[in-house]
Amino acid sequence: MILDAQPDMEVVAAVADGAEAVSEARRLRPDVCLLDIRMPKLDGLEVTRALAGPGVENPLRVVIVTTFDLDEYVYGALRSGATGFLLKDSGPTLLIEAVRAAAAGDALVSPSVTVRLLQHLAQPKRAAPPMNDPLTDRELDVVRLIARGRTNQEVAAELFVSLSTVKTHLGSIFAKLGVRNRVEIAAWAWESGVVS
Amino acid sequence: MILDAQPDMEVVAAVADGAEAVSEARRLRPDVCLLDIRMPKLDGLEVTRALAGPGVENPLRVVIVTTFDLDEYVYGALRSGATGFLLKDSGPTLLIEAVRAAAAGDALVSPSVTVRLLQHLAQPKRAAPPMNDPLTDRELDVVRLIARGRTNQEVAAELFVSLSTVKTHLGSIFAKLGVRNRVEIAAWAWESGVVS
DNA sequence: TTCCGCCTCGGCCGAACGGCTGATCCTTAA
DNA sequence: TTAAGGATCAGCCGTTCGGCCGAGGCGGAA
Repeated sequence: MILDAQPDMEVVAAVADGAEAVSEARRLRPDVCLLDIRMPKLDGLEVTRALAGPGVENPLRVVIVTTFDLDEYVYGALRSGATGFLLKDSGPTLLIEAVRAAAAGDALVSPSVTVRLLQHLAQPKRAAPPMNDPLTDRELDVVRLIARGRTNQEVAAELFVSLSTVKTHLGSIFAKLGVRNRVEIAAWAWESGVVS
Repeated sequence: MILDAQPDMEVVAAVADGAEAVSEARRLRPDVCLLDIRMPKLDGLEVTRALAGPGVENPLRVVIVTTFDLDEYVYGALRSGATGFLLKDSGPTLLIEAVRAAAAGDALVSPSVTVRLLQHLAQPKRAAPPMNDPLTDRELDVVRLIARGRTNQEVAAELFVSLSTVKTHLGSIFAKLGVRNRVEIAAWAWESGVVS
């Protein structure tokens, strides 16, 4: 009703489950599809992947409208190819704007969801525990090479030091980061943004 | 004018440059600040950092309103602590919604900007070479644990298999990914999004 | 000047890693 | 039925890793 009341919009179909959503969407090829996450037969994410996922030749614009704002749904939906994610408490204004944006090839996400996305994007660079003891520059050199899969011997060659020196640095890094092996160093490096 | 016309909004100040924006915002402490990127004396990003950046004790809600939609501005603004990013072609509806969202602690970003953000978020998952030979489910289990720093012995325990089995899987993974050691497996896992 | 932190190096040793060969069991496809 | 691939396991072997000890040089701070 809300959408049909808009002069530039027309609801061409309404379906009962995910399987029907896929078939009708493929038949009618609407400008925008509104999908719920929870649907019988086919999950909203699976429908999204079928209509707009990676590898689809003529992807449709999909806006997810749901009451579930769990992070896993949000990331799953946006990774599946959705061009919008609305919570049902968003009000009619945002619903209309989201459809208009999707039709234009843009994307509108609920503000309460966006704020969480931005938090993930704003600070992807911090050590999990505050790290009382920061790494020295030289130790960071070693960390970066270790994180790229170099052996100790290769690190030594690239830094022009001996194997013993590399192992000494590694010992300090283990102690400072509180980890037990080089793979955990690599994981820390990726999480904290030391390597990209 | 647009905002003052809203019954639940009031414009308490309007300033001419960034320095004035900081001082007035600190004096009046409005619920929401609207900032342009290009301002005399102080950049909009610098103002944002001063009012809402990391380390500020009582951060204000800052919405950037600008005509410049360059990616560097967007990421800079959102990393500086902005809770909204609007392009001036967004229309009054989104402006009002953005202010309302910011006041509620949420964040609204222009659809044309959001779609670019989602593209960055949607596809941090592809192997550099197309990978002619995909990993099996079981091998992915091993990859995920290896990437978190588990030893072969621990992987075996967590997957309820023997150490030999883990080493066999590892051999297959080495061959399929074309890597030489477990740290390169971890690096591949982080780059391709297998682990987060 | 003395101290402290950082970087450098060597040797020893047990544990973990990675390569290799070969084997069984199961499911699916030809 | 046979073939093929995935998952499981065993043993052997050389290399690498990581812990531990000690040591020297060098720069800045007390």
